[in-house]
Amino acid sequence: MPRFYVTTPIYYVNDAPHVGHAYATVNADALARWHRMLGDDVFFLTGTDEHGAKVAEAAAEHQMTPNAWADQVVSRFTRAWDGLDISNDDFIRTTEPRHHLAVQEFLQRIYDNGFIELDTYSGLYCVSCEDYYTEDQLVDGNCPVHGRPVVQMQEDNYFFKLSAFEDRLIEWYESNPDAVGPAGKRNEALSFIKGGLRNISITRTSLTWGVPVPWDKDHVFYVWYDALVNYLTAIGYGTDEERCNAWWPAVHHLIGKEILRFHCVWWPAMCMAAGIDPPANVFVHGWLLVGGQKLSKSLKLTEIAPEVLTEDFGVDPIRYHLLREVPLGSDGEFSYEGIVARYNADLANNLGNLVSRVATVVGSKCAGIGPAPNHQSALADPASAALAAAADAWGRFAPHEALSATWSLIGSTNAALEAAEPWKLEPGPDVDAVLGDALEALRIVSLLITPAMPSTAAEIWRRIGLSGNPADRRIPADASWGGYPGGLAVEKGSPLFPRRST
RNA sequence: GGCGGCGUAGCUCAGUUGGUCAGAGCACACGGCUCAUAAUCGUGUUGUCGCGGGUUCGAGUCCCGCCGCCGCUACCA
Repeated sequence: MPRFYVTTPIYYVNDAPHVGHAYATVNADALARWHRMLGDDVFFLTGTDEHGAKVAEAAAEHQMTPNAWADQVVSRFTRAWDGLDISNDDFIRTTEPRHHLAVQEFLQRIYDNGFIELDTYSGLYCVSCEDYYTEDQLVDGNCPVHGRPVVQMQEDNYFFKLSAFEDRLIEWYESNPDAVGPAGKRNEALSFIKGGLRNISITRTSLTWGVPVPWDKDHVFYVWYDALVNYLTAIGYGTDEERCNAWWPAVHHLIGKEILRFHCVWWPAMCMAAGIDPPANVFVHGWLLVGGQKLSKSLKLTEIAPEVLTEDFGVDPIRYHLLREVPLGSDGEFSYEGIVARYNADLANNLGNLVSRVATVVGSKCAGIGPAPNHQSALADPASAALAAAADAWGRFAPHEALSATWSLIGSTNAALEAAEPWKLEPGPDVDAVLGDALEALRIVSLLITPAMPSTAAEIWRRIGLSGNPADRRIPADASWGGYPGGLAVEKGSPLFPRRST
């Protein structure tokens, strides 16, 4: 059985979940759901990153222990994901014992392999970023991202000998052209590597809120270096070799472009240093922009909490919008107006209305019993084309194309109804043929939208009289033309997506 | 500064290796229909494909220059 291991970044707990987090997580979720329908053995991982100075500082400000602070923020993430129907198979927290064990095992191995050495580091540090800056990067002497003062830091650190992996990384990139996508991001990473790599500091003595360095009690690992290892922790690295080997390295890391360097340079090198293969695939998504600016708390644009949107529009419409509006890999505008426009056009007018009109005519012309489809239907080709295009698109991490292809079938079905005008015909074989085809198209549409809108898909499935859940069907076998049996009671129901006026 | 990318209808964008490539969706207009959530179906308008040269029988599609916009440029983590 093919395996599909997909990860989101683990989210830093100093920030409440917002649309940017939801974007990455919903995309990973839809991919996971698609692959489950393909029959793959799927492992979908998300979680939280809980170490580092920023968390310790935030906890202190609230007179809480870092652990208690993290617990509180983590619960907001888990609730947010429940609220978005996220189907993750595991939720990892970097403060868990299993993660400490994996990190220590992983980095001890790198140390033993001779790729970690002690050195002195000094630099200008922004606590908010968990990052160092050079003087010319500063804006008015402050952090360019947060606008906050930076601190001069100097300490003895252990350094990872990243420079030793320059050639191996280049070779890896050149022999694995699909390892990082989209191509533009791959080139960005590769050119960065070709520009020369320097060793990187991976431990801290200035704080204790982190994973202890096993060979030196005075140090904890720098937050980024423990965070990346989560992808291995969750599949049993260091404790369950068989399981780990089953899932690694065939992983798909879905990440945002702001953490490209960590995932496309540091992480593969760390894996090499530890003696394991680098991740098979890193897919880099873009940013959702509000008024052209990144969603970021310091820019005060994170007031867009996922739950506010789902309460307003519903869970599936928001999932749909996140998947459909912007090609994964590109930046895109995210706006209320944009959501309303797409909601009305795609969900209310096209899909929702199609379900309504079909159910109504089945009610009036077929006594509410759905007829079987015609095997020679003119909709058979559009249906198989939509299936093929969707499958291809999901395989390329292009949910927006998969959904676009699915909507072309919805359009063909609306047009077919218009051409046949079954509402004008007397009940009989002609009417049955038209409506059977429409019901079959809706059945296939239900399957194709399941990764994006699982609840809606199940509801359409139910309304047209089918039992079970479309998520349990198999693609492509169950999505080929002719699967609707006919003779099932079709329910009218209320509008799936009431049209929005604003 | 260096490297990379982008600039195509009002909006968002598709446009492989040069020859129906001037397109799609939305918006808009007109027409049809009235089963449906004033939904749907059909037809259509708008573009000097950033600007200027060049290569070619022929260039959004290749080359040069220019203008505008954007990304990356860790650093002795």
